[in-house]
Amino acid sequence: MQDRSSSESNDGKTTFTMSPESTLFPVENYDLSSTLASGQAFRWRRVNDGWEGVVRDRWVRLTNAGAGISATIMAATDSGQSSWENLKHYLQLNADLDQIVATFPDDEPIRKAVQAAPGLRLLRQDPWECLASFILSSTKQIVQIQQIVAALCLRFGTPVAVPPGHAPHFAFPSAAQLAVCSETDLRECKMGFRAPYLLETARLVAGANPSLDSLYSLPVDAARLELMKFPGVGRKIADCVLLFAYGFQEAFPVDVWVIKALRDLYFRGRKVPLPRLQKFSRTHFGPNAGYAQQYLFHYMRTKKQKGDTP
DNA sequence: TCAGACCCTCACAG
DNA sequence: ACTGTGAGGGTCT
Repeated sequence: MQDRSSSESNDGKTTFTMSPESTLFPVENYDLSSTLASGQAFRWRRVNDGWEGVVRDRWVRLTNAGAGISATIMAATDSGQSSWENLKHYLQLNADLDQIVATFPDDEPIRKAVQAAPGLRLLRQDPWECLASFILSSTKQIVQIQQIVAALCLRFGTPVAVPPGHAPHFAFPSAAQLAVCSETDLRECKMGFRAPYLLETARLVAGANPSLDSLYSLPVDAARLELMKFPGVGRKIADCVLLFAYGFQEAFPVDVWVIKALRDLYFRGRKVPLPRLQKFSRTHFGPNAGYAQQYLFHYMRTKKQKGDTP
């Protein structure tokens, strides 16, 4: 005898009616292009004059409108409201950018970096997606990270509803979904030597060992130590997750671009040991150092594209 | 503290 | 067109 009493309801998946809903967020000084394409998140694609991606389990389209940000999501009839709240939180629409920038040191480099990308914001991402994405980021170009993440979502993520005529989209695969994969499965997403790191981390997270939610309530240094226990997660990736997912705005990820920015702009191009740079970043940039880091990162990258002057 | 290894892909020479 | 070469939001040993 088979017990099928609880499994007859359409594969256990409850289906809601999904339909696109739009709204206008009245927000000033929010530049979607520099924010969504600045290497903090890897799932946004420019489509025509807007940006399309997936936040949690929702397809989202965003465009900069005159009076703010125009947003369209696929909303379920019963939970549309919480989806909008999720999106607002993800975009950090309540952050007061002027106030944040006002806490930066009053020096020439950071002024120029802010001027180069006014309206660049920090997102507040899901910890697991952020952690997994940055494990995949080591010694990879941003374009390649996007490709790996896209392959991972396509292969292991749950499909999400999209408006008629749109290409399929997928949620970022959960830790549990990846934990049951083999290393070979993951390597087929072209992540190379990062595969065992991601797999082991997925298993630890799926087993809540530790639970990623528990890090919200820790001091930043303790949370960083927890993150660095995951294989493939060193200081830099831990700082990315602290900043982009947990909202520790003093976290200051130091990567090759930021090293170059600090050396060129603050140390006259001299070679400075990494620990010294980290100490400098902690003391110099203030309580929102992470925002400053993102401006410097974006500044160095876009400056290079416009023509190198060594 | 310091190399070297680690997978793989893309851009760019030649 | 084809092949060679270097480097890319690091981490581990």
